[in-house]
Amino acid sequence: MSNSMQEAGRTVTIRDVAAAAGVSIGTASKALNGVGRMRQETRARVMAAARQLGFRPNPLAQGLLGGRTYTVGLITCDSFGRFSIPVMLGAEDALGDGQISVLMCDTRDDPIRERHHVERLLDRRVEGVIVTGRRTEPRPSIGRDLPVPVVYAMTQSLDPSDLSLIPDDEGGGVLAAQHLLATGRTRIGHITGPHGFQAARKRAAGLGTVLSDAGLRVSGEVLYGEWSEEWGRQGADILLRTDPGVDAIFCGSDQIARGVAETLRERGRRVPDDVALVGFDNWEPMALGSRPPLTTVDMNLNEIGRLAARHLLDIIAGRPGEAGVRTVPARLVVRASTRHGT
Amino acid sequence: MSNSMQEAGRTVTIRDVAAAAGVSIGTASKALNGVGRMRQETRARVMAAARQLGFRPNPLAQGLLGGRTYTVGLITCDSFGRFSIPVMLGAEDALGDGQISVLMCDTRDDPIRERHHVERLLDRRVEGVIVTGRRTEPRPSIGRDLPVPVVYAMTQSLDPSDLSLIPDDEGGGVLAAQHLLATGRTRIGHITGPHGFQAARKRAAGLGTVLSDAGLRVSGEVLYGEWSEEWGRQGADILLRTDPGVDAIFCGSDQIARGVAETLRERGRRVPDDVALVGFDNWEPMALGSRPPLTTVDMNLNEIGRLAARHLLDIIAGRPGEAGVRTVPARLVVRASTRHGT
DNA sequence: ATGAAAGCGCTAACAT
DNA sequence: ATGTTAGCGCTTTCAT
Repeated sequence: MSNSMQEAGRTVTIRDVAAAAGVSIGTASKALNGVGRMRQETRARVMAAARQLGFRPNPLAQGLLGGRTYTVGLITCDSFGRFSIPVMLGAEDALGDGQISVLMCDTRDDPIRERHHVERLLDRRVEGVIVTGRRTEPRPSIGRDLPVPVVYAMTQSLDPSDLSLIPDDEGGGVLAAQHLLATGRTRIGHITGPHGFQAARKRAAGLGTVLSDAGLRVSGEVLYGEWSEEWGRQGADILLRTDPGVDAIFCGSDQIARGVAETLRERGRRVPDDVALVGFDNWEPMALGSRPPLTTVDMNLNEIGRLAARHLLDIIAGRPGEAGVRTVPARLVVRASTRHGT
Repeated sequence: MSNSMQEAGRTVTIRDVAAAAGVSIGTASKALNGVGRMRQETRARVMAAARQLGFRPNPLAQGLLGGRTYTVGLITCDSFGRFSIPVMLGAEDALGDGQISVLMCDTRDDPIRERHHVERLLDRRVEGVIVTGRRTEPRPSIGRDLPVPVVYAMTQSLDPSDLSLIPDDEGGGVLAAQHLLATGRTRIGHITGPHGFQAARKRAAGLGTVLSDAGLRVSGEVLYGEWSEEWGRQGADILLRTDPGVDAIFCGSDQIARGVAETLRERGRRVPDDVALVGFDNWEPMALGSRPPLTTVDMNLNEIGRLAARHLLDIIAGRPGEAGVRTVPARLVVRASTRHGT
């Protein structure tokens, strides 16, 4: 197997390849990299020797010379949580295609650790950094004058000269609202997370805009609370008391929606017949485990990660785009909680 | 800020430091690394210059020379799923302490991609590899004659000469069973995942052992099904029909337990008063969102990751342990589903 | 106590 | 068409 998988033991260098092929080390290099002129036969001989010996160029040496490391850092403040994971996945995907490897680290939301990791990444000469977060709330920049570009994904930097990619929460609210209107609902309530969260306010704003354009308003008031099932259960009771005729509820998260679904069932309201339900996140274990399965807004986190990676690669390649906070469209996933007969 | 954060612009080399300190490059190196003999004053002068200039040794150069990269690869087959994440976190934690950086990649369960990533990691001269998985089911080794050590975490290699760290599923079953017996339950049912899963069988075995030691047996039969809430709901109905007097149910996952909890409530059984409930995984969004919150078995995935990392570091450092499949103890987390008054 | 020089593995000028 | 050489940034003998 020595032809494709490096074996234990001494490392094969280009020197060995050159010797085996009976050429100089420089010629071997050129042959392997497909540059320079040389006889076809020579090139083939070198390639054969390299394959034969299981030669793998040492990236440290290459990097040392070329100044490139083909490595980027990925910093997560989410302890690899639910939100940053799809983002990382998308990023890893896009970077992998570009032959870039990913150095991963987790800050546990600790600025000290974060600083430490940034330093270490720079030590390692990463060519760029992606920062992901648990929420999209603005956060301090990881550093103004870093020698490499930085892109924020699923979190945003307070520094407007940084590029941040976040989901389109408002657009998600719009999608949910339009869908509910399209299915004939008019008394639409909204139960969501803490008012302190920009994401919660924006989702509510999206809903509000669509409703006022239709000459409607949110049934009751927007109910801000927590990102929990328990709050969903409570909120549903509050809403049913405020407006017993409510025929749809848009929730700020799938967890909240699940709590709402439970209360509705216990209060004898059928979903979706009596009350339609839309969640947010498309967190499948929650959305699918719910009865009925939830129609929900998917933030396209994979796409955010992919875009972040691509932007980073662009900047590294010297094609800087505009900085600032950029928003990635969301997508509605329709399931039984708004649709009969499924 | 040039003293602690590298600035944009040309990189500071040891050459610059040496020049600034008025010493030779070799002396500067020795001073910075605290080796060799030299006047205290000289050493101090070099250090000062280095700090002043914001010097950071280039790890590529160091690695090239020393043959070490201080890097390990982390391969996940779980798309960073629920199980591998805590493992990765633990690993990253342990490795970070050892000044080792982590190159991360995801295989999406695709052997081609996996192979590809392994090659790339070897190209980059990682000093070791950790493989994590979505389940603990045995899987093919990532390669017999790799030039670096490999440790499997939360997955196991079919090759017994590999070291694999997996949770103690059987022990988890024992913990659950003992807890239920200790709280006075005697008619204990078990609803779990597919019989095809070793994990499911082992958890059931743990339960079975404790019960037979107590002169009891599983109420009804062990109900194998799927890892879903829906199956939990179904299974609960089956069990209630088989043994209406069941006073406790141990579930193979928190999702199943959640489904069970719902059905029990709908059938008018109080949890834990009439039926105690124990889940598995300690997947907090599920376990805490359930009504009541679930007592459950925590597999200590963080610890598995940490141990995997430590073992890997040991092997890298030339202290190889024994190979084979090793098991990490689980831990019971008691919540309201088995305990009154919470 | 300090400096000079060799070399890690590789690439890219420059010679031949 | 091929070989020789000079580094990339650093550590480590070996001289001084």
